[in-house]
Amino acid sequence: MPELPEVEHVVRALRRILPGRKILASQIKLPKLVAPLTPLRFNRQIKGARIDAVSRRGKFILIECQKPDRKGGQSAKSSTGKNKIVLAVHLRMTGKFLYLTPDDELPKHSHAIFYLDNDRRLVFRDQRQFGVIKLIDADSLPQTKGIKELAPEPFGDEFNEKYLKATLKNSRRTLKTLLLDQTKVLGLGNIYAAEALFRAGVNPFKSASQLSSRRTAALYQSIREVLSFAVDNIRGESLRAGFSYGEVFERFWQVYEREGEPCFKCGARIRRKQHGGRSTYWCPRCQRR
DNA sequence: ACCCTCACCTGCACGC
DNA sequence: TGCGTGCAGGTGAGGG
Repeated sequence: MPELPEVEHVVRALRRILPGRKILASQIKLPKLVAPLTPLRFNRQIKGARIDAVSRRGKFILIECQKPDRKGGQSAKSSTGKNKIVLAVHLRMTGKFLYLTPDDELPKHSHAIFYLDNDRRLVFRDQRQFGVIKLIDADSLPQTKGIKELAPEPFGDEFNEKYLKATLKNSRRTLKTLLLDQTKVLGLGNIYAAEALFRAGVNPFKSASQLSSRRTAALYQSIREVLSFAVDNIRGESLRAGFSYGEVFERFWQVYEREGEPCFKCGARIRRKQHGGRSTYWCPRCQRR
């Protein structure tokens, strides 16, 4: 159930194994995973493609591929050519990648299997079936619905204090809700949104437009710090069956899942409240306003 | 344009 | 043991 830092780790892991590999065939066991394509059409498009690179946009994993030409070889065209396609994968809540050896058994909830040219299988596993795999022409990726609306990358120059101030000023929603909106602030999920607000000492239920300039600056810093700390400190889960990525097992949360426990800063009991259908955790003393 | 609620799924922990 | 309830780190459709 990854937020941006976990996705970043998945990307780094895939980057170590996938570039240069060829996808011999795909097997899609859950058709809605690749909708609106059918598994058959999906496989026709991806079959024979060579993986060039793995990158990320927000929480989307982008596996960039070069399609073979009609004779079956790789296209002679360069990477700017029309034959570039991208697998845009969103893990949502429970999506994971596995990299299986021929001896490994296919675990439950393995919905997509990519047969690679080194005898390995790249498997997409997803218990809750919320995950998505889109197959997109590289050229149209920036205009793709779901991607074009995304806010600037949180580690890029465009996401700066000025941007956050303008974004908050325009919203009458609460800070917590706004931080979860990927078209406004990119990369946070329910955990890191709570952690960033705690770190900034700001109340999650405060109206976004009413946050003072000083506190907005603090929140901006906190968002970047929480995300980069997580990127630096989480570790992937290893599995006997090859390996899997997309799971955190080192936890360093200050408020998330700590209802009733003492705040590390002031000792007050951490509170939890349902807000917009999700749990919000905060320290009633450190985050009074 | 914005914002809220619900829906999408499986599985786990909990109380009775 | 079993069954009901609530909960889970994400987002999109559909409605007001």
